[in-house]
Amino acid sequence: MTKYELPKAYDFKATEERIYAMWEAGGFFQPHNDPNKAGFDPNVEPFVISIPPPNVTGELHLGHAMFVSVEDLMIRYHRMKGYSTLWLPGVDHAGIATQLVVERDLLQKEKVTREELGREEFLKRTWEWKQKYGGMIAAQIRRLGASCDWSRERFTLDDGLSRAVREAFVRLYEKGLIYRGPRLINWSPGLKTAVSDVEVEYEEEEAVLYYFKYMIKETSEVSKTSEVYIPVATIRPETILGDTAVAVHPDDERYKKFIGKTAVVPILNREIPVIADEYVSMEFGTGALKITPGHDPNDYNIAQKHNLPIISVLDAEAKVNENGDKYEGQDRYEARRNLWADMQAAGLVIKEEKYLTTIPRSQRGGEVIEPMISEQWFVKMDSLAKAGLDAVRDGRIKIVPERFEKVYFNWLENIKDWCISRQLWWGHRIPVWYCPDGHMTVTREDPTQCATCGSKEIRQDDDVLDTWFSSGLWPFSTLGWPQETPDLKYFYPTSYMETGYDIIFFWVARMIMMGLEFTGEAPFHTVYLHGLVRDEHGKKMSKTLGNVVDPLIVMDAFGTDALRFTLLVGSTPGNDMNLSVKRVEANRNFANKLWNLGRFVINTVSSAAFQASSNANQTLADSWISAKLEQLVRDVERNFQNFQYGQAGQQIYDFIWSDFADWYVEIAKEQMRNATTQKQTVELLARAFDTCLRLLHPFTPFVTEELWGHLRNALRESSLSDLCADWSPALVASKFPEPVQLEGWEETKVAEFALMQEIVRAIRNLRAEKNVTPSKKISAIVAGGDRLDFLHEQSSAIAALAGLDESQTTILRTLDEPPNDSVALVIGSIEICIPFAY
RNA sequence: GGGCGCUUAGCUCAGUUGGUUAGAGCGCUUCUUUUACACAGAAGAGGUCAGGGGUUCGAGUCCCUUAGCGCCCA
Repeated sequence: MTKYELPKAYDFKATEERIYAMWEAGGFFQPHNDPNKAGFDPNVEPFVISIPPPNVTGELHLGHAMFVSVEDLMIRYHRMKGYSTLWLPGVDHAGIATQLVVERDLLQKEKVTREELGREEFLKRTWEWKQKYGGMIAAQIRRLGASCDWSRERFTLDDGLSRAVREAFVRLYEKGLIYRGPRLINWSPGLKTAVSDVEVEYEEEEAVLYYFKYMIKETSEVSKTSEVYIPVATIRPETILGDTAVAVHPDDERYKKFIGKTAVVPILNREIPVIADEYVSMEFGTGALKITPGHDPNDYNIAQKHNLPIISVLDAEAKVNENGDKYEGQDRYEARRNLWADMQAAGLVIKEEKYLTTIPRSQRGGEVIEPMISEQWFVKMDSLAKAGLDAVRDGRIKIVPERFEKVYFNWLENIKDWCISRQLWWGHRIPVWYCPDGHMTVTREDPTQCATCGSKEIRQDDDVLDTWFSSGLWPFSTLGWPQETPDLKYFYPTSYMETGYDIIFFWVARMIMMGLEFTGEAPFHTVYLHGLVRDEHGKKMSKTLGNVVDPLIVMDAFGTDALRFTLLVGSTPGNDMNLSVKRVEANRNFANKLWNLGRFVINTVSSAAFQASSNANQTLADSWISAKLEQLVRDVERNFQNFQYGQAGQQIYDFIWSDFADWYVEIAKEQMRNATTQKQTVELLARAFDTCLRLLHPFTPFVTEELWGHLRNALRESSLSDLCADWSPALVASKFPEPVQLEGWEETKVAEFALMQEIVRAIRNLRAEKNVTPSKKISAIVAGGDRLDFLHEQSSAIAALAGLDESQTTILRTLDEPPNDSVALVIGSIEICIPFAY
């Protein structure tokens, strides 16, 4: 019999890559019941997660590490539970992000802009870039141990997914849910594209409130020396150039008299009406409002109501356009300064005041967003949102944690139409063609002529779709939709959608709406939201703060399992977590603890030479560890059902370290010296350790797989080979422990063992207080009272654990008087006297 | 303005149907290299569970309220 020799410390560097390659080569990541293969059984329940596709330009960060850890845990658990499990991976083309990266790269290396290259060449270069770097993020996700089915990997710009996007667009268009039109949209001057409402972030910033005079054009009888004006305040004086009215509250005594008169736009001397609208707050500012419908959403609404003209004064780069007279060509801030100076010279300025207000900024570039009138494509959201609301309200979709349902409802109840066109090149081009007469052709296949007039002179729309439009289709487009593929039929709807709460609106809500619209079914039944990973003091990680923790570096230092376990156990659903590297180190130690526990168990298995099999009764320790382990399995199961993964992990950790390693192993050493209990002890060690590895596998897949392989090999070669007769070829494909019902005996055994632990601790405590060196065996006199039998049974274990000399230990029913120079310990009805003649 | 979360040991955090003496990791004190493990073992110190009020036989947990911090929406 070969004795197993494992290294003293777990060497994750020598393990992880090898194990991952073994899993992948073994096909363990593919669903065991595959609708494309012979022997497919449609009755086997599938479990499916679509990966939140990382950006193709992305580099691994802790957000990825978090979602991979959680999803891989869900996937491995369900796989071990027997579901036909599919975790479908892929990457997102990430329109803006990728285009920016490639543009920057081209500018740096070749000193060319995308405009200089031209659209076709730029796209060619971007595809080349994708071929070169696109696999990087996938490789990094593998490194985290992700058990995705890589044979089904998808990219949002793949032919298949592009067909899905085309189909979705055309269907919505045909249904009248997509329309084009000039609307006030959020314009990003830095990116020179429209962005949607959710891509704008509002931040409180200190600005200046500019007060000035809106002169009223008076009829002749008024003296020219007295000024007649309405005082108005604005944060953005340059928008004065686009004013088309001045509005006051109809009941405002100060300004009532001006309603219906004419005001004069400063410097431009354009004449505009003074109107009345209840929207104006009499208390705020001066109580009068300048109306710039071309550059402010509220003003836009008022203009619609009053049929006011709309004037755009800014161009794509937020420079003043031809409507700005002498300010044409100036940047918006330059124009602000110049116009204000000119107004000052003209005596129109009242004052300037510091003012705290919310400024809209681009989520991507950070520059100030400019509301602008622009011709864009929109999705009508009313009916889609209603369906999305119903699906969560009636429980077809459950959101975990539940409180996010409120956030979801609130957003969908107040949703506005979705601006889906982007003035970018990298993405799905809008499938609309225009002829010279302005007819639109919207078809599933590229047209050769105008559908209305037959003109051959058709031109495709220049814009591309919002990246999130294609992401919204992800759960079904990746499975083959619009085709009725076997995958789509079997694996759709998917099971869980697991992602960060920061993209509920961007992604989750849109997937739900689009899934319902196009497939008639909710794309998943459960949404699980994790929190954001912050630094150890709760600060958001950022490059400028220099507090970014790179998961790759952490994995190099402590191993993948340690990082995964830290992320899983240190967080609760929907709550942000602060990650400390110290904690990862502690969990590296846990992996090592497990390793050494494994070394011990495997050694005992491979070196044990049994006498004839004994049928001794279970010892108290045996019963206790069995009861504790069964309780653990029940607790883990309950916690998994309630999505309390961290709690489950913590319980497994505590069991392994405190119950199994600290107590049972120490007693097992004693039991194995005894021929009658040797075999059952080794068996129990092996069984319990096997259960631990299975329970822990979804959390720390590498070290558990490695140890399990060693355990199985050792068992096979031992006289206990029956134990592993029905084991799978790898832990990843083994069965997860199933909870069993309590049998009734457990409580007593657990209580008795607790009493034994208390006795041992009391003696150890006393030894420490009296500075007795740990190797010194001491004597004791124990008065057991009604616990006499219990003490006789446990005397060996107690002696071994507490460092008593068993031959010098006396157990009596009662003790009349304690010996001289002894210290008495009382534990319940038990009295222990330790003589100290040292 | 509306909504949500957090406040538990020096630090970072668990604690989900209310139930023994409130836990973990790190840090701290003392001891030990005992053949699984010093990435360890043993013993220990450290908490008016943010403040106040209430419900209950019983509250870190449920309700009300105050304060501080953070996030989302408008």
